[in-house]
Amino acid sequence: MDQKAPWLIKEIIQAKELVIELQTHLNPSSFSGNALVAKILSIFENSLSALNQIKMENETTTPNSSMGQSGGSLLSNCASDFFQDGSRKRCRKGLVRWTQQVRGCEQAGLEGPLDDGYGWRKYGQKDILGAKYPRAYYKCSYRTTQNCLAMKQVQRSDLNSSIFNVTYIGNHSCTEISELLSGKCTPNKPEHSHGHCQIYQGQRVDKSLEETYINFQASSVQTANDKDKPLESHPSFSIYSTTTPQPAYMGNDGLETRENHFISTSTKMEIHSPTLTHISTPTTSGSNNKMHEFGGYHCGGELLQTTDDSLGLEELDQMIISLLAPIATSSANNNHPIQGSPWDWDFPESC
DNA sequence: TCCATTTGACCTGC
DNA sequence: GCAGGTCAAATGGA
Repeated sequence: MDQKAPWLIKEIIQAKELVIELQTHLNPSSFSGNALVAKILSIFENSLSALNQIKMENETTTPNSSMGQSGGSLLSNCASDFFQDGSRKRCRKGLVRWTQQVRGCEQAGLEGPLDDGYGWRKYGQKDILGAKYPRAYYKCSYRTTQNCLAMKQVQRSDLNSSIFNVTYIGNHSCTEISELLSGKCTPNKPEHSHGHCQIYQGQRVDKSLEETYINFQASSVQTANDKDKPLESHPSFSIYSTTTPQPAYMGNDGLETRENHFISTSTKMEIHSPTLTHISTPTTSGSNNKMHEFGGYHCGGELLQTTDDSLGLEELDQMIISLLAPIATSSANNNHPIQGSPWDWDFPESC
């Protein structure tokens, strides 16, 4: 695993770039699609941070070893008590924290970019010194019922009022998605009307959601036993992200999340990945930080969302296949969960 | 009546 | 003391 870490980091970074590219082909009005992309990126960030951790541990135990420049340390963690912008803000309760820049509607209030696939409840608003717009504070709607500690802060950019800086704190531990998949969730429920139901419903409800579903419906994976065969198409897959308590980075919360759970029917690939480190990006406007682009708009303006929907479904599928295949193949080659890896690979027999 | 939002007060870290 | 973050009572809409 130690030798494979740099390679895996490189592969994941490449996959991440493909997702970002994929994102540019999504309809900008499809918040659900963009939310899914954001979640995929989040998984990659978690994976990268875990791998970087392994890499760093390896480097500290073997100080003279050269691991190359693949990947690099993209993430900071809570153990350092610092964010990447150098500010000394302690991670709240040691929870994972990252920032996304979301393009919303000029006319919209703070509610503009809210539709990120989760149900949120606003619990406060605060004028921030030097900021033109107030900062809004949200908790997961399932905080009380399911003890989901996920929170987010939304603040409109001073420089561009259509840009929102959204800081997410903590992973979702609520099981709303599972309920959705089992049909317990009713789209008519207010908090679901712009939440998980819209994104994950197996039925194609409307055109904007259709694209999101189709993208993952015909994805393919490669397993150990058939790695020499051409990629086979599977009906669907699911990705689980599991957060386990990590004393070095986590507080006492011991969060366990099951997010990024896409449509799953019969055959599925499950990837369990622990969230190990704190993730953050500077929220300074004009930053060149390319992590967590959301909605296809890069904060610095280099990456612009196109409204071009001409990309074919096959191409979209191929992009997803290409980004997932290395990960699946890596697992398959090991024939068992990667030793010492935070990833827990679980391929059902049907794969 | 219930529930989400608003908003002033309070808490905490620097 | 200040600023950011959170709490909780008040408020309003469905």
